Amino acid sequence: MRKIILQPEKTPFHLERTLECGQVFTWTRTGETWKGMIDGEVVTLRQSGSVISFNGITRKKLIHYLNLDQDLPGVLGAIRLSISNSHAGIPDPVFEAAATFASGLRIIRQDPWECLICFICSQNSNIPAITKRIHALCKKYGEPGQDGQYTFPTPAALSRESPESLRLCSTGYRAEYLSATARVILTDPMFLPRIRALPYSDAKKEIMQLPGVGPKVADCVLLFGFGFYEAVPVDVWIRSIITSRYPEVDLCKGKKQSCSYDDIADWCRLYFGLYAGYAQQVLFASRTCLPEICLMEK
DNA sequence: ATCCAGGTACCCA
DNA sequence: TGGGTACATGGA
Repeated sequence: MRKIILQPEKTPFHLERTLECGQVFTWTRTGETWKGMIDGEVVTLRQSGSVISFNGITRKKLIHYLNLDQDLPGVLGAIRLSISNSHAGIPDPVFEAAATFASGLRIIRQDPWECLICFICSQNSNIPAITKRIHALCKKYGEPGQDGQYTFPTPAALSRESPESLRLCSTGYRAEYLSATARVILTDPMFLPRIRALPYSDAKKEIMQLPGVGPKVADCVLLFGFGFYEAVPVDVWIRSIITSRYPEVDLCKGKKQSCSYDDIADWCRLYFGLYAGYAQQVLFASRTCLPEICLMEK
């Protein structure tokens, strides 16, 4: 195994939190070892303290995939500064508790196509079920590689399958979305590459044209697949955390009752700043461990 | 057994 | 524009 030695102060990183925080579903864990594929190659990863052991990929590609070249302390500093600016200099105990709990979590750089398919599969499911579903799709429609790993199914592979066939991977009603979205991407191979060059709101509008992609899936793909840090995916957990832990905020801007997706996402961008997407993921990763957050009000 | 989950499309006022 | 509902499936 090759090694990367991290400097914890400068390059905080936690492999388990990074791969198991709900941003990616393609990795398989065995004890302290994770196996998966990056860029078509079978990769093995392990972490012991400040040492990452790896093989199957170049150091450079791994650093890029794990986003180890991002200045994470700088990102956290920017979030804290934004909080401080919109909060009269008062530190935020909710965010600080989450940041401690999720320390070393990084938003990785996923392949946009894989990310898109995974988050179409994610809707209205829990993380264990999503993971199982994705692995079933890879096994059935991907190419077998070494070590029992399968490549992620290509747009062509998913396009030639009927929705009925896709349903066998317990994708349920999402099978139609997968099939239709795969056809769009196959027909227009520049659809996803074009997204990268757009400003966030245009990129979101574009990607929401795809069947099965609403605001939440769009934001996940933009954040995890394209690195748009303004993207704030709002699911039931984030909604609950924001509305229950920041009750003083007038999220709904005087509207009737429950605030909209954009009310919550816009407030997060205002409050957490340019890296609101990262703040969101830190809160999501801490959803069951910040006491009282899990008491979902109904 | 019941409820819920990294939601979306569609319909209707 | 905004609110209600069907949708398939499996985990807790």
